[in-house]
Amino acid sequence: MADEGKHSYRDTLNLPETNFAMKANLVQREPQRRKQWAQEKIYAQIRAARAGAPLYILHDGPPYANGDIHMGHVINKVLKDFVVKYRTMAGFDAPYIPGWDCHGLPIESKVVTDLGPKAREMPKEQIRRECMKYAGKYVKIQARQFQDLGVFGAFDDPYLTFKPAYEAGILEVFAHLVGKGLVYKQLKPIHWCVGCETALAEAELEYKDVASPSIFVNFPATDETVQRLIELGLVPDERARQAVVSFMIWTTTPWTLAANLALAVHPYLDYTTVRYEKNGRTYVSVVATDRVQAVVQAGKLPAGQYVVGDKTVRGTELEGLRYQHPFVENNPTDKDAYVVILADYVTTEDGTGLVHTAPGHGLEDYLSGQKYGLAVYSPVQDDGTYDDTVPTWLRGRSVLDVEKDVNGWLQEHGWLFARGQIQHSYPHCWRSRDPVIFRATEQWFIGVDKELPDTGKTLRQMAMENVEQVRWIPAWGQKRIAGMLESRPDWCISRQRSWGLPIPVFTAPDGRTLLTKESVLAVSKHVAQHGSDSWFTHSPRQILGDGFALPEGFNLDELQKEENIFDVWFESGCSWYSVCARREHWPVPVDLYLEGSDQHRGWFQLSLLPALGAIGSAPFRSVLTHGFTVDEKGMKQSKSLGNYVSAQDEVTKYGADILRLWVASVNYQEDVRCTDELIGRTQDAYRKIRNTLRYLLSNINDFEPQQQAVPYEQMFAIDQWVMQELQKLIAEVTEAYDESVFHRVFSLLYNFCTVQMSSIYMDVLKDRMYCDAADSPSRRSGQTAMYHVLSALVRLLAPILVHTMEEAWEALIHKPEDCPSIHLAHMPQVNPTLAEAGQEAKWQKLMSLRDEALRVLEGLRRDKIIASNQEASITMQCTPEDAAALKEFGLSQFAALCIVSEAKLAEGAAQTTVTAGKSPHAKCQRCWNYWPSVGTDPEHPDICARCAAVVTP
RNA sequence: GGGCUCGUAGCUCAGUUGGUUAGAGCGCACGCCUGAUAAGCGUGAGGUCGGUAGUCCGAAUCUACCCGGGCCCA
Repeated sequence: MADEGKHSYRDTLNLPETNFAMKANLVQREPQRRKQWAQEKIYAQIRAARAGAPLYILHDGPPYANGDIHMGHVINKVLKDFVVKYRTMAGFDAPYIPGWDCHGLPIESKVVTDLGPKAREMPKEQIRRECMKYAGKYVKIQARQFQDLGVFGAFDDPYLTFKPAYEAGILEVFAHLVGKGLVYKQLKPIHWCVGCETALAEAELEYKDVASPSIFVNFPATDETVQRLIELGLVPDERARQAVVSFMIWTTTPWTLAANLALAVHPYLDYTTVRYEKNGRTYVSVVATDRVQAVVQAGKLPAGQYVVGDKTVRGTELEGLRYQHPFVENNPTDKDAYVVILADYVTTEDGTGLVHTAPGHGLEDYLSGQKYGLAVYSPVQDDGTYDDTVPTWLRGRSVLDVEKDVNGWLQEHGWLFARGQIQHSYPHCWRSRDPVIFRATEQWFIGVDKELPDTGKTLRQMAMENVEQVRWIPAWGQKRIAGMLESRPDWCISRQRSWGLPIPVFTAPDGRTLLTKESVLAVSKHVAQHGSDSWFTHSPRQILGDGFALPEGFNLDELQKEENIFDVWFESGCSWYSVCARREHWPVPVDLYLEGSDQHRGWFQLSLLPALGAIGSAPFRSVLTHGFTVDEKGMKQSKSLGNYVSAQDEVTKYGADILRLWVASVNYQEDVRCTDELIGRTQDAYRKIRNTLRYLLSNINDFEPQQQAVPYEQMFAIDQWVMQELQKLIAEVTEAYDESVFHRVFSLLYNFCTVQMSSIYMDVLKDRMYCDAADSPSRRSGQTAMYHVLSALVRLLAPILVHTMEEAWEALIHKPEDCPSIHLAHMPQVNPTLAEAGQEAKWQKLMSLRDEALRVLEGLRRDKIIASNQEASITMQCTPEDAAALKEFGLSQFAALCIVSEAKLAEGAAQTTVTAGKSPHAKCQRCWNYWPSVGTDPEHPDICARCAAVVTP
């Protein structure tokens, strides 16, 4: 049969062979590989192998130990693993200690909710035990899920913020801050449930639409202020004498009026007056010009019964003016009060354009109060009743049911302009369902504007300076964090919860607090041994120790322990100390922090401040941030929106290497579009890369580099070209890795596989590889190049395709380095002598001539003159310049480059063109070339001379 | 509402200091090969650069405004 003849030479060819399978089967094979790594203790091996090498520290930011990981975690952990694995292969000792944020409200809330009503009777220690169990459970789950992504690290000994050693570290940092006088106690308004008599966090609030009172109240101006208003032209002189001149405010919480200390106006809004008669009196009230109509409507003033002033002034003109409180006779605080202040949160959306300000009962009010040096006045007790500093008719009454009394009093005395109701969303306690109030309580703060004794600068100043020394990737991170540092208030570090590290404050019976560097260090020592639970189970004497030298006037046995815990941000903000400095003795600042861009406000800033306070330096040299996952339209992802991608599903569907390759392919600095389809498409790239490696592996199967490598000078020109392309690739990929531009790493490597390798080199090489004698110099030349390419590609890809490259490393018979795992190997280096210049233009010319030839051949194929290019003979009608290039390269080499059987040259054309036709020669049945030499060997009439020589023993 | 930030072919990315017909790979369409075969090769069609108005001899690249996203605040 004819077919038999066609295939009779197949056995004489050097066809590719490898046990590196074409089908990856990642989902099945990856877990086996991980198991093997675990058994071989790969992370420990790497540590041992790099011991003594220069350190590169990427310090892990702790995710919250709650729930399964999501795609955001995948991006974060995989990027970190790229860095760590690359630095390791670049020769650094790059340990990775994963950590978890274990304390905090979300866990406590979940645990308390799961426990149900019995939680209320449980002692704190017991709730804390449950919380620890819960956190521990999710640490295990997430650790498993992170490792399933191929991440290496000290997962058998991670850092957990509830471990005694970690907690002790936090307290040591805190001790430094206390010692430098940065820590202080002050009243601050927080959400408070009067039913539960407890502080609530934002997450414990439920917002419900309710009807609230809405009242407009006049605050009478002082005589001096009236004078000033006359001078400003707001109030005509003659009117002032016979009218009540006042500032009109609007509020939905009449009970807070008792704590009013100021009125806020917007600096750039216009203010004017409304004059009207009510109950036989004439009023002139200052309101924002844009609110006049709304005010008139609220007061139901008939047209013609009121007069709007013709003069307006800016809010800045009103700053510092004074008024009398409508029902509090004397300023109950020891600071200034009853003054007009400026605030840019004043709007014209509702109210009068003047905002009633009670620093003890609102967050904005509080911040304004701080700015103007007002007291944080909160005359409300734990149970929601007024204390004795308010007028007698309010004392002891609950703030939740004084609305009628307040309104009535204001009405009676002529200060109530209008009253109504308003529907709005108001916070309620998640447990009691009661409306929540804002109430000032004592909290602990770290002052950012207090001068440090050692530097003479404030934390804010130091932060602003240090931020310029840090390398931010991308660079705008600096602007972002600087903006936040510029305007941030003092850091409130206390929380009224159970699941956290107690703030080590003792109080004496007379109310004085004991908080010194020494006392904190003593507690730290105790916590290091017994854990923070002991704060609840041990006495102050046991905690501080019998020998503790108390300051004057304190008695060990009379001390009480405060029951505030630290803001969890303070805990994680000390990880640079607890983990890097204290546990590992690494030099701080460390090399890199790498997190999502939300951490500019969070972990980066809140690590920077404690570090500056404690050691006077930032904890990091560089900070890299990534964006967030969004859906295909660029919108944020959430389970409720239904555009959520489950990380678990993706891993089990495609395998970790696909996810990792996907992470490498996108620009993480921006938002990352993430859909199952997008991740699925990465499989195409993976297959191309895998097949490229497989082809290279299968063609050097019989190659022994030590004995059979061909020196560069003796290599075929196209093989030299590949060697040069490889040097470029190594240089560019290395640079991209160094700069952490992983999507460039990806595109460089992927394009190299696709273009240089698959579409050009490996195709061109087939004739030589398959048909030349196995041990011929021509074949060995190609194998030498392929070997170098392969050994470089495998290592360059290893930080990304961690499983697949380990598999390829295994399949590589002669490794460039004798190590059992590719993750112990070193990155390929550029060979400077090969990276010679001057070849680029030559190859660009040759490749463009090749492109032209291929286009012409495509025409022949379309006309059914040829099928494969090997059937063709091309003629290059060349310009003298192109002809010279071709002659220098060699026409037979050019034919090989185009994979045609013959290339001829015709010189002297004005413009280079290509003509082609079917080869006139016979087809060699072995190499399929149409060469003149076919049939010249009588022993083998159906093959060419080259093939005849090869098959002849 | 504020701070920071993003918007180039269906997708993922390039596009130095503004300068000839805006590039690559993938995908897609069409075709070839069957000695990388649940592979491989070739050819080709796709963007006027989120929009508008400016500056300039000339703008994806500079300015202003607008639209639509994201993160963090309010």
